Amino acid sequence: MVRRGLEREVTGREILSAAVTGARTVRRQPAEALVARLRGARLGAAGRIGKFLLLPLDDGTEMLVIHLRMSGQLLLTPPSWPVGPHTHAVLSLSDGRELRFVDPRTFGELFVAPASPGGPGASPGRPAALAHLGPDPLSRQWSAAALRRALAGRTARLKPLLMDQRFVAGIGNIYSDEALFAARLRFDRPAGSLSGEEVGRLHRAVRATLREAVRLRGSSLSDGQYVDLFGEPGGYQSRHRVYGREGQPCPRCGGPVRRLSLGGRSTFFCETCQP
DNA sequence: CAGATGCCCTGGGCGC
DNA sequence: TGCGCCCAGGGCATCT
Repeated sequence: MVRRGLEREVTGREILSAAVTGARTVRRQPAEALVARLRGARLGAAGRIGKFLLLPLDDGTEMLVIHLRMSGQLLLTPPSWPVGPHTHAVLSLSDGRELRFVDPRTFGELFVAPASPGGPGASPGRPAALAHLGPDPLSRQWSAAALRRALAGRTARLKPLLMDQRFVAGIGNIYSDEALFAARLRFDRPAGSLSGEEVGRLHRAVRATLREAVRLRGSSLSDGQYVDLFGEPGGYQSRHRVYGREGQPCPRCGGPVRRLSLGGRSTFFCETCQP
């Protein structure tokens, strides 16, 4: 969603100037170093690894890495638009527009990292800072067979494992609950206890859930934090079957959707349909 | 190692 | 209306 917008809108643009005003927005390097590196750089086609956005700079040996975390937004605006509150970074582009990083909770960050040259164990292009991230669940390498091998013998519960970015990259609280509902699996099943048939259901459910969410441009909750480059909300929230629906009828059996706290995060599920 | 907890922050919603 | 709580698409450090 955001990556697609970036690829469509900013590929090939030059950064005429960059400004960072947020004190916490650039924390892996001096903000001045990032600003200096971005000035004059030409942007390549946007990539994504898990929840990290990657914007290649110039020849691609370095990239601007962006993580929006909980409340970050990237907005593409005319420079004349009023700069909203919590705007922590602004890139002025050669097409006359501005790419603005807005983040009320300041959990998000930007940094510039060298792309790894590739080689054994490292996919080319992936910055070393992101080496810990697991496979993308929509990639070919994340097959049902690979998932079965990865789950075998694990005692961890399904939901925390799905949300572990080292295990598989890109699944957060909403989509783990939705995928587990679609797979008819309880969030606290020990990962290694799944039958082959159940692994197949989980694999299909994760991929179908993420594909549909991307197709509908993501989930915007009532706080309106997630929006696309032009400030438009996503449409997947209306398709949530359990997330944020405590007490409402389960779309499969009609029983009440349950909510509990797991590791400090809300978990939504149906006791009947997710045994 | 798995798991729980706390923390980084601001803002919106709700109950009183 | 105002205040205090609880909650929020994430990730990391630190404990047990």
